[in-house]
This record gives sequence, structure tokens and C-alpha cells, in this order.
Amino acid sequence: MISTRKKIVVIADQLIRAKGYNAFSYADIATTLNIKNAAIHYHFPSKKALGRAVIVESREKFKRNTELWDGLTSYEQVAAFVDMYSKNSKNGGICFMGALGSSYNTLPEEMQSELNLAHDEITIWLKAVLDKGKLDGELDFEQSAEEMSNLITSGMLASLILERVSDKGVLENVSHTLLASIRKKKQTDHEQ
Amino acid sequence: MISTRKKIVVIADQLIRAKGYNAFSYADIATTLNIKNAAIHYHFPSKKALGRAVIVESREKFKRNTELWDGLTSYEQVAAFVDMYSKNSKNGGICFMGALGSSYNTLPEEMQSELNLAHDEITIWLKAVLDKGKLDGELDFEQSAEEMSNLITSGMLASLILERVSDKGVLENVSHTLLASIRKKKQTDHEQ
DNA sequence: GTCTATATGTTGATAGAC
DNA sequence: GTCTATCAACATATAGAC
Repeated sequence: MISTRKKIVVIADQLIRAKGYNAFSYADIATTLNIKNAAIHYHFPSKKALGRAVIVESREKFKRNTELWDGLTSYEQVAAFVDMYSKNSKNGGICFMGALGSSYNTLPEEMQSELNLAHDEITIWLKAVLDKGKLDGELDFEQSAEEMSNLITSGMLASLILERVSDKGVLENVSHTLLASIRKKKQTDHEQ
Repeated sequence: MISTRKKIVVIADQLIRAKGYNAFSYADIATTLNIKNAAIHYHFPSKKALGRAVIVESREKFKRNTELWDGLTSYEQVAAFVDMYSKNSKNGGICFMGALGSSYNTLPEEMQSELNLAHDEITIWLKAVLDKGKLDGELDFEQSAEEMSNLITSGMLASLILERVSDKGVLENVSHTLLASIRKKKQTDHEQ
């Protein structure tokens, strides 16, 4: 049986991804769960405590994901990472980094520092995967691992946002382009 | 003499970029301009009318910019485009597409459609510049002009957001990487 | 073109009953 | 653990005076 506390975090997470931190209210959660908004204050004394819990949960979920991907090849790991973003879009949401980062200045300090940690963890993991893949010769790209890491996280974050604004398939286009840019190219004659 | 109406749009634009559409209020503008919030309603009957005016102004500003860049080379035009984003960061803001797109679902229809137009205009312009540069042989990149266009707009939008979350110089890193990726490479021996 | 005054709704949050 | 009742603060917006 899933606890009310857990349900609140899940719904808050969806609301943040769908509407943003400043646009969602306790009432949104209360009506969805069919409880009173005062009941939410029992589980989370303040909105920022709830907001922080949402980021903590996202960090843990990312850690669990990367552990699941541990046996995959470098390319498959990056592909799984990219696919993780796309899943948000199917629920009409964007990634939590885009949703919260875009209103970073309005967030309470506890949430800002938690978001900093999340960003560090994501970039450290991705950079390591890219570094190893390049060293192994499994991946092929000109840029440094850090540059490619920034390019991938930026590209995915933004294409989720632009997928809402445009009907031109930005998400599909960008994720395909990014994966193609790290994939081992076929050897051409003069390089053999 | 700059009109009060114009001042309101400029400040609303800064507030949207700094805090987001849902987090700024008429009171923010009123105190900055040292007028009463009711006075703003004289110029803009509703918040969505003001929000729409901000996007319209951004569209016009972009058009003026591209006209100014008309004599530049393809590479210089893209560099100027990239630099346009960076300027927002110095004022502690992100681009209006990131600020408004991230809370797209909460925006009134008038603003959504205006944002759609803005996105179309930006991508059409950038794609045309990239297309021409590639055809002329002035620019060099493997992807299609559409793919590269999406990569650049996504990369810049997101790195402005991540520049807030991280202190690792994401913006500088991404803008440099993107420009390097379209730049004409030096010919190597076997390709001559 | 800006003011005062006010309406009306919603927000996050608290106290105390059950 | 959820409820009712209530709060103060703030939001957008309107009417009418100056």
C-alpha cells in the first residue's frame, strides 16, 4: 500500500513538470487525492519542504536508473539517458531541471541547493560514461566529454520545452541528432 | 521621452526572464516605476495582454537584430545570434522562450500562439542562415540545417537555465562548442 | 494618465476537533 | 492521519475621482 506522503510527492512532481513550481498549489494536489489541502501540511509543513522532497526523489530515481543501466554499453547508457527525458514528454511534462531551473531565482534556498546537487550528479555520471566510451573507442566525437555532456543535457532539457511550443518534432529531431553525433562512424576508405 | 507603456513592457520583460510569468506581479512593476498597480491596468487591461505585448516586442526586437546582421557572413550571423542569448545572462535572466516555454501549459491562449509565432520566426531565420552557409561552403557541419538549427536554439535556451543552477560555466562551454561545430575545419592532407 | 478605494478570488499556513 | 474552520497576505481586476 502506497503511503499518502508518497502519493503527494508523485503528484507534486507531475504538477511541477506540467505547470512549474509557482503555478501549482496545494489545492491541485488535494483535489487529485480527494483530501483537504490542510492534510498536506501534515505531511509537508511548507511548500518548500514539499518542493525539496520532489527534487530528492528525482535524485534517487536517477541513481536507481543509472544502476539499472550498469551492464549496458556506453552508447546504450547514453541512449537510455536520452530516452528518460522523452518519457516526461509523453505525460505532458518537461524534466525537473528545466521546470525548476527556469524559475531558479524564485526558489527557496533549500530547493536551490538540492537542485545544484542534482545537476552535479547528472553531469558527473554522463561525463564519466562519455569519457569511458571515447577511451574504449566505442563512442566517437570530436568534442571533449565535458562539452558533449553539456550539449546532451542542454539539448534534451530544451527540446522538451520546445516540443510544447512547436509542432515540428524538435524532441525527436534533437535526440536523434545527439545520439548520432556520438555514435561510432563507419570507416571511410581514406581513413583505413 | 520614453512612454510609461514602453517602460512597463521593458520591466515586465525583465521580470519574466528573471522570475517567470507566474511569479511576477503588477506590484513588482508598480514599485519599480513608482506608480500604483492600478495604473498599469490603464495601459494593459489584463496580465495576459501585457504578457502578449512582451512577446510581440521580443519578436520585433529579433527582427530588427537580424536586419542589422544582414551584411555579416553566415558564421558571424550565427555568432551574433548566440551572443544575443548570452546578453540575457548578464542581467540575471534567461531567454523569453525558455522563461515562457517552461510554463507554456499555464499561459493564456493569446500568449501561447504568440510564442508559437516567435519560435517559427527564429527557426526559419536560423535554418536559412545555416543552409546558405553550408551551400556556400562557408560553414561545415555533418547534420542537416534543421538539425543544427534545433541543436543551437536548444543548446542556448538550456545553457542559460543551467548557468543559474551550476557554476561550471555551461553557457560559455556550450556556445563555444556550438560555434566550433559549424566552423569550417582546416583541411587535412587526405581530404585535399 | 494616474490616482484612491475596493471587490473578489486564491494562496500557503495554523489551531484545534475527531 | 484527516478533518473543519479560519487566517493574513497577496493576486488580478474594476469603478470612479482628479
